[in-house]
Amino acid sequence: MELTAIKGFKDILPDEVGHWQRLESIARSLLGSYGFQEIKTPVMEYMELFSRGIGQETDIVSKEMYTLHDSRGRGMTLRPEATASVVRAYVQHRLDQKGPIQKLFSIGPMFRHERPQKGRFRQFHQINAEMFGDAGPKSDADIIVMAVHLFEMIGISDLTLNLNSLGCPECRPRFREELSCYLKDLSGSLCPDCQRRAVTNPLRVFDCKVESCGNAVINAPSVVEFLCGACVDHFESLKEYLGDAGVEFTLNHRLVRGLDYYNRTTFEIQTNRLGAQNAVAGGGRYDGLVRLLSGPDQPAIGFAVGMERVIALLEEGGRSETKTPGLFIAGMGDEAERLCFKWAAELRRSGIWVEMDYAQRGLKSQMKKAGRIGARKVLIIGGDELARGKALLKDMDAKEQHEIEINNIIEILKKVLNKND
RNA sequence: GUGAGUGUAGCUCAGUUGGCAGAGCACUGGGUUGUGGCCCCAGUGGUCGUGGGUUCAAGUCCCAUCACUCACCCCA
Repeated sequence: MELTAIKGFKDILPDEVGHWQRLESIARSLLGSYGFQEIKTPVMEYMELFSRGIGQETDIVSKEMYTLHDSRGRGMTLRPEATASVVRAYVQHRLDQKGPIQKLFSIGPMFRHERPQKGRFRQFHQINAEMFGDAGPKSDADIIVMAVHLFEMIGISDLTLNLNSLGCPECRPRFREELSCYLKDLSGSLCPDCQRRAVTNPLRVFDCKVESCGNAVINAPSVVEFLCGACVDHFESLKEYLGDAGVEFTLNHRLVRGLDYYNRTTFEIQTNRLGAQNAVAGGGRYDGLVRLLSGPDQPAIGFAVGMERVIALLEEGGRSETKTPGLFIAGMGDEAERLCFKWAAELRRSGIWVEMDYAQRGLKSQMKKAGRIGARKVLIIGGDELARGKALLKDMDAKEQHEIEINNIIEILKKVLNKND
């Protein structure tokens, strides 16, 4: 095979597109009920947006971005995530002036140059929600409840909500320093990766799956011990709101997220059914990002849902329902076929799904085709019927057929076919 | 970037100690003139991922290479 899709880029074929449509439609309607409005931003942005927004040191920016250069040599990057773009649009169009709270969502493809594996692709799709303008715990809770609600609506259970607080610029540096010291003492028992992390980003050691590192970190200082009073209050209050909403969560002090901009609340919705990629949604608070991107000092919180991962879970439950044509028209003979073609066009104008054969074939083969594609009714007309001013309408399930008048056939068919839908 | 596994028909896969490339599903046609699903018969469809090597002979053995998959890493 010489012409294939790019590695890590996938076709979504007709058989699976039903799940995508359902997911998007549920998301649009549910997020709408929480007051979120859709925003569509370009898939490409100037490179600096991501290097500033996501963090120069992150894996995403340092080695996973698809960047090309315009004629003047300016870097343009296929977005690796949506938040930076949405923040940019929020700042550029001064959306903060439209009202104190802005709730935005977007759906679309993201691009990261990673090695593909189960649940991980180079082009993948996210549903992304962001709320700007509120710093309090109620907005955290609202966002998280909405995320959980979304999965309920989609019909996916046995997910767990992991929750953590990373602290704020007041308290995180103290924790980071303490942790770094702690890790320095036992760097001998850490894997090579973690020895590096201990210096560059000590929080990430919590994420390591190597057993010895996990053990080394068991008695490490925990973020929560270092949270400042304001962060503790925020976190406690969030937990109360979640309790009120009946949302169960697991405290996970090791939940450290990869993007630099998070502060305070972080959360992840996880499954154990997807191999190594266990997060189906993840997000958190990023109060400093808007200002970092030259905007007003507005707090924000958001999350992203990995659509491929959600759909992988849906596919375990089987294929989505496929729709079937309402009517198949089987005509025999030139005159009848021309009439049929005309009728098909008229019926389709009123929204009825009509199929017919494109070659001039016998009735048997047309019936076969009608049966295979699942047509619920078949209109049969040939020379005999034409001469008598009648046509045959067959119900495929009931295996019954009766004659109808050609005179006002369109009206009759519309009436019969709309009744079924 | 690192490691492991897998590449045979559109799909799922057989293929013996090297000896004429197969099955099921799908698709097309037929099983008396114009009635589908089930059944029966037939047909279409393959550079056995690619390139070398060993051999009288390679889908099968050896080397290389590419692709895919999974895992590390990272994340949705």
